[in-house]
Amino acid sequence: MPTRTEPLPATDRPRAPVKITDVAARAGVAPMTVSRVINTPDRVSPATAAKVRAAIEQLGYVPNLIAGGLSSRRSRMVAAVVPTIAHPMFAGLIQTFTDAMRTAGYQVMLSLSGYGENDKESLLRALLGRRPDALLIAGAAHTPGAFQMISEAGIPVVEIWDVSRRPIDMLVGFDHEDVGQAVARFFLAKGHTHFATISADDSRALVRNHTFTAAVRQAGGTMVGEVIIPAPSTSQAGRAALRQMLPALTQRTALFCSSDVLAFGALTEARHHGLPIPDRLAVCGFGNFELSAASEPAFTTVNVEGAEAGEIAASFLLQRLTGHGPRTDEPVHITFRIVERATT
Amino acid sequence: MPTRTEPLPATDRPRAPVKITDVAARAGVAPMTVSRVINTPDRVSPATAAKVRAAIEQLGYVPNLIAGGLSSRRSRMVAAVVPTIAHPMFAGLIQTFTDAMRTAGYQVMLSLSGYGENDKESLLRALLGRRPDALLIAGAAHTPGAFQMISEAGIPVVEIWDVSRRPIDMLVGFDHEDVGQAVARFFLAKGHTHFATISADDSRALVRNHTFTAAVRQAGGTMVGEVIIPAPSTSQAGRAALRQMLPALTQRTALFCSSDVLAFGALTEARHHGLPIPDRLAVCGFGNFELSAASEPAFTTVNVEGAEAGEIAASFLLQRLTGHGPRTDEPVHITFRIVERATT
DNA sequence: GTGAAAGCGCTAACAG
DNA sequence: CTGTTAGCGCTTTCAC
Repeated sequence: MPTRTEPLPATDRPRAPVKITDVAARAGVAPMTVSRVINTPDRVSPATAAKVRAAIEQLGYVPNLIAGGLSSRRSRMVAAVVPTIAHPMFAGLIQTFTDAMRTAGYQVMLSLSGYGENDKESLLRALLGRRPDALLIAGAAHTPGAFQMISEAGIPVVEIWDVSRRPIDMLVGFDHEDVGQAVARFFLAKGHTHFATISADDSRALVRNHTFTAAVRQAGGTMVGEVIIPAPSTSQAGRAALRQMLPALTQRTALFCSSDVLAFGALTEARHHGLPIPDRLAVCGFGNFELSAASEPAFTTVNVEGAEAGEIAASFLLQRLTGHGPRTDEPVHITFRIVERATT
Repeated sequence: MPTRTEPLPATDRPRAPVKITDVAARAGVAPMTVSRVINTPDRVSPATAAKVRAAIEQLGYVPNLIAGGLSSRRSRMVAAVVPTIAHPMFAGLIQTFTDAMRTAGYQVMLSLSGYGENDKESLLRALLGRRPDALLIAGAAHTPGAFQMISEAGIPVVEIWDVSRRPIDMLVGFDHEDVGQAVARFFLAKGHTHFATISADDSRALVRNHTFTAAVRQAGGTMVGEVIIPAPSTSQAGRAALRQMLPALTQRTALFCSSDVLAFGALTEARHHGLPIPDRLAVCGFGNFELSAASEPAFTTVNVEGAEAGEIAASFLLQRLTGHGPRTDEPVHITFRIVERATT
């Protein structure tokens, strides 16, 4: 047991790691029998199994799954690519995906692609070189080269997030247009007639924004303000945006912000000016970040379940991997829901 | 190119994956030469290398690192165990760790242990069975069995978080006592004489809390309130706690909360009662969550850099792995810093 | 600078 | 139910 003053040796492993032949010798059986005890216990007599298990225990044998994978051509590893795990959506996605896959005996190799499209191919090469049995890829579009590499790997693939593109294989999508429409319907159902938006200028936020404004206009609503701010969203930008549209807020107005952070800033500014919430200004954000529930008043927002996406993705892949369950060729949409709180 | 209506075949890989012998045949060299072009290009003549690279390109060869790892006994994978990635500190840790290791050619296998100590050994078995070259393990204490498994794996290990225990190998620690003392010093330096705390009842929060109160008392300060709430922290609990201690807040008081969420709730309640911030009540949180910067007023808090820990852990492991750089036998403490904002 | 032989530790496939 | 044989696709080692 190494201590601070006697650290583990650097490169050389201490004792030779115990392998299947060691266990076999100890138990007085063939290596193949040991393998069976581990992988298909029902095909081994209980007595033999017991002997083998005892040997495994005594020797502290940990099977080398790398060798097993090479032989069986199934690595029991899956690769996951997400832009970042700093965003709660992706963190939730990875969390549930990793859990679900691990339960099924698969280890997840995590890769963070960032939002830039710099070296996605080398990232994929590093991943596919480990011969994962399946691939989860979220967020960004693929270069043609990346697309080809993935296709040629010949493994089940789940893509997450963009419903717009044609999927490589399976797709768990999220429809930003649906969100815009749903929020519009939500406000309209509450009898609102005047609307405003604050949106970051990233493509997805803009889609939500445009669909929202189109929907309320189509329903005869009036847009009294529409501010676009450069990404990323900050609460300061939200404050500034609300200040800017303040003169136009002469009537009871429903405001849709493309991010909770913007909504938070807008609410802060509204309070600063004594605008009653939600009677004069109703606010809905997007993201369901921690701050939307913790803030006072807690505000209404759109929740996208990364966790749900991770679960669906895992079940899709496991179906393919095990051959069980229904085939899933149709893209599935992640559900979202409007979490109604005190600001609407 | 499969489409939604012609999905990829489920189990059978389309064409046989190209392997090193295919490339060798195509380039008219031995497999070993192809291997050298990939791994030690300087030991191959430029002309040969060019031929080989052309063949690799044409065939779309992606080397099977699993096979290579079995042969070379270096998997170029590292295992990482964290309780969760839902917490920003662990998300930051994993983010930078994964990035740094990938840059060095290592793939990270991520495992989430949860906070319960349920099946840590089976989790470790799954991980160590893949023969990682190194291990990062954060958060929770280890059972004796887990400890032994790790030791016997004979790989470099970095543990993160608990400085209290004797490390298995290398340690990147974080000292909760230091935090309590630092916050106490911070308030004392500002001339505070009256203090209060709101703390969740988890062991780490309590350590911070106790050290804080001990330090201010030793400096002659007066504790006017000390509320312990059951974990997990919520802003509602923070509000309630502040309400409870309100009668005791007859003087200018400095409040240390064990979490930003509690601090947020306390501030909300303080505003509700018209308590001037920071003149009557100064507040410091812990965690530097998104809401601490976004809230109005933005509040002072303690920031623990998970990102920094991830970087240090990666550099420790890479030093061992490559044999370069100074040996790191001494535990290193993650720095934290008090982020001063508008509430102090 | 290049190649041939011999495994890495395990499991598929086939016998018995 | 158990054992034997023959690889999985690469790299190590040693020749040339």
